[in-house]
Amino acid sequence: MPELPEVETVRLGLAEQIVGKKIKNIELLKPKLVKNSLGEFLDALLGNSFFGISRVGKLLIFKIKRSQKTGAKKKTGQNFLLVHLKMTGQLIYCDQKNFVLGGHANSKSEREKFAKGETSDFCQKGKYTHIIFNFASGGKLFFNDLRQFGYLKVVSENELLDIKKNFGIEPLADNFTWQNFLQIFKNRKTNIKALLLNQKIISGLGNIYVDEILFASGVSPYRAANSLTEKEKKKIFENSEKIIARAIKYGGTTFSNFLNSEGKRGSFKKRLKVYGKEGELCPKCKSIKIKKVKLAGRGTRFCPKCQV
DNA sequence: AAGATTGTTGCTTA
DNA sequence: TTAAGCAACAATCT
Repeated sequence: MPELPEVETVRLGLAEQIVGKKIKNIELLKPKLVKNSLGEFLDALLGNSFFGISRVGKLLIFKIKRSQKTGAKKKTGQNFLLVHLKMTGQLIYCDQKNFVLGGHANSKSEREKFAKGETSDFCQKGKYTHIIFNFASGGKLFFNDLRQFGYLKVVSENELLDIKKNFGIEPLADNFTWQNFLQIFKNRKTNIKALLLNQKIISGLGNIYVDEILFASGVSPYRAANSLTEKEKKKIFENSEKIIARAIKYGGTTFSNFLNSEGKRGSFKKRLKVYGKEGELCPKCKSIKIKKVKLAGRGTRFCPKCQV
């Protein structure tokens, strides 16, 4: 679920909540979600803090600040913690100021229990909490993931540079220029849906926003990339930035799982035009129903009349 | 109760 | 070389 706007929403939240806080200990309840040796992972993080958080596409990048103590004896070089939320990952922070049902974010029954006053334990890990960062200040950061596709990994500066090479141009980033955008259509005969989903070509878009962008642009997801007119490409270019910026403004889309770092839902779902609207009347032409097909291996919603 | 579900990787096939 | 297609990852929902 988390695409660029959702990951950006988490980034903005965590930047306020955890930057500068010392990591006292880390509970690795599901160690396989850590893609380092556990020693390496803990060694890089324990006792340290984060300078700040950045992002490339849907990947979060935490810059690790070594405390004086470990910095003096450990190998030099900047390390980074990478976190990918994949389909159902969540990063939720909880402390005295932000009481949330930390790990219970996915569980309706637990939320109801809390609503009824049957439990008052806010900062408790939940069924899908796999990693917990405990900060010296008392706050906790929960990494929850129902499907366990997400991961955490500590990398060096050089490893990060290599990883970044795999990301294409990104809406709202400096590299998202009209010139660069035109370039990605050259010699590509794949359909436009698959092209826009390809992170190596454009990073940050996922199934929801690709369907929304193509609908807003009046382009059928079936169209071969190299068959688009300049006018159509221009619309996709502009709508990519417009829709992504708007989705960030509304804190992302919560379709089923997504929660921000405060444990709250994003409100862009109300603004979706086609995703999840199959069978409903097209909001543009109001004459036929939104159709759902399988394309590029994904559920794809579009209006066959408005998107040609 | 089989099939689908937001993301990505890596394998197979063309 | 390149790319398209698909299974796999795990759990839940319809």
